[in-house]
Amino acid sequence: MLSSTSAVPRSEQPSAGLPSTCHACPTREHCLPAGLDPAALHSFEHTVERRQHLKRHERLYRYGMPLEHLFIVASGQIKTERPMPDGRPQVLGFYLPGQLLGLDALSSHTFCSDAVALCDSTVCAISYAMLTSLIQQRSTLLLRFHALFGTELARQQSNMLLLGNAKAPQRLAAFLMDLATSHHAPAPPAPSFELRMSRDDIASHLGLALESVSRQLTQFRAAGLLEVQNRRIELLDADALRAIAISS
Amino acid sequence: MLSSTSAVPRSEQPSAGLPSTCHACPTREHCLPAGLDPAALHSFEHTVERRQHLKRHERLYRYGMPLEHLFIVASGQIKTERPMPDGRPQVLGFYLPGQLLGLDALSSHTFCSDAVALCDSTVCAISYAMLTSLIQQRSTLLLRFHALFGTELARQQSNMLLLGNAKAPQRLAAFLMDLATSHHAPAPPAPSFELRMSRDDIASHLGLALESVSRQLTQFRAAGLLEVQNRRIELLDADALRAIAISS
DNA sequence: CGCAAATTTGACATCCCTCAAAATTGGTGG
DNA sequence: CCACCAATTTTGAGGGATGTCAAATTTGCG
Repeated sequence: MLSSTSAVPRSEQPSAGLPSTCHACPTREHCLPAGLDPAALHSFEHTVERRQHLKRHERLYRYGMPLEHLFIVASGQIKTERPMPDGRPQVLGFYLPGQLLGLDALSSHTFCSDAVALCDSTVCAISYAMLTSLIQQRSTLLLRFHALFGTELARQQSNMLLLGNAKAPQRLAAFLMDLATSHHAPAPPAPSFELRMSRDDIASHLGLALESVSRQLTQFRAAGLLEVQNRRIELLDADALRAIAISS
Repeated sequence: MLSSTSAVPRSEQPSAGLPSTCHACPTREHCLPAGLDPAALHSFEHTVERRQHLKRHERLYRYGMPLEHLFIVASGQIKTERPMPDGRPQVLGFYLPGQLLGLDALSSHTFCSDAVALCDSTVCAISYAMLTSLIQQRSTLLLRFHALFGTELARQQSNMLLLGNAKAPQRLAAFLMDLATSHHAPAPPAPSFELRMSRDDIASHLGLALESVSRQLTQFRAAGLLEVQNRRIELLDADALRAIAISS
């Protein structure tokens, strides 16, 4: 396997190992407990066993580990990747604050991927056992859970469509627009953001060679669509990029 | 990719759309209600509002339709596809008896794909409202539901890996082996089966041109790995195909 | 400041898609 | 039962997009 850092996350930086305050959480309205009434929210907070801090490149879970918790990104950014026989892991997806992590463990009750922090991050660890028992009592929570589930499925479907159909320019444009819109909201006027992942990660996720990603960025810049300075992206013509992304 | 759970014949034509008899269903042990005790199974049967027959090429649901039922394939075979702006739909997946259909509607409560019968088929229509309410009372059912959900996610992840990494021979080999194992019971001795989908469907699903699929089949035949007679496939060297499928 | 990692750029090879046409299959009606 | 037509599948030739290999450049970090 890979270099052996201890399998399980071991950096529960205690600062907030406390009763997880969903109330104060900035992502609350986009998170699993969105829409719960105060009583239900209070119950839900008990399923959050801890808040957990991850340093950059730290692993939250690994392929094959038993499912005990699901995770929600509270801050930072996480990638999931599948270790492949040739040693080169394939990136499956990127997760931003509010998104639910670990659903691929639901069938076998072991994780089917590794989760790695792209930058210093925080996650809420939710006991799956407690969650299921709470779901039995709160229909709102059941629906929320299924909604997130469906969202995850939809994301993967979109990815399949991209990988199956699209050429390199479309893939990258779609990726960037995705990131720009979901990457919380400096709104339309200031379309500028920082890529937290490497060119290699992007390439793997898009089914391209990293050189192709680099070249494509260069071309976008040459065409005046964006400005790129290492990992900082500034969108100059979001409409054009969007058009490229959806062009068949 | 077709993976996991169904090793079931697919030739029964249930008589009529009557009170859904899960007891007698050949796919019962691989289906959503697997593992339920008799009382729970009885309750579950109430969520099956009807059995529904589909003729070849008939549509079960369409993109944008509101979610009212989830569906389980009882016999036959179904494909899901996303209508694309250029008019050419992209195939998302194939569904065999016992598999759950419609999960991509969970987030928006409208279907994100079309479902089309590849041959005359039967499905059980399950009221989503009744299912959610029953789930609140039966923890076994909740776990089963999430397990199927996880299976679906895993299938899509496998597909992403295939589309992102693999060359044409690997894609097709993986597809065929998947079909061979999940298709029906004859097991290793009789590796012969009928493709229910067109070359075009396969190509779309694998992110290839249909000509490439055809050519690749020809090459496999030339190499003595299989015999192909129109849509009938006979595996001559399953081990070799499996090796190709997993070769990086 | 200096080294290792990440990114960019260039040249070339190759896989696969596109276009085109022939061959086969399946279905329909005479 | 056979003829005929449309749809599907196979086969061929050629070109384009992208992967691979290699090297230069920049960035990050100690």
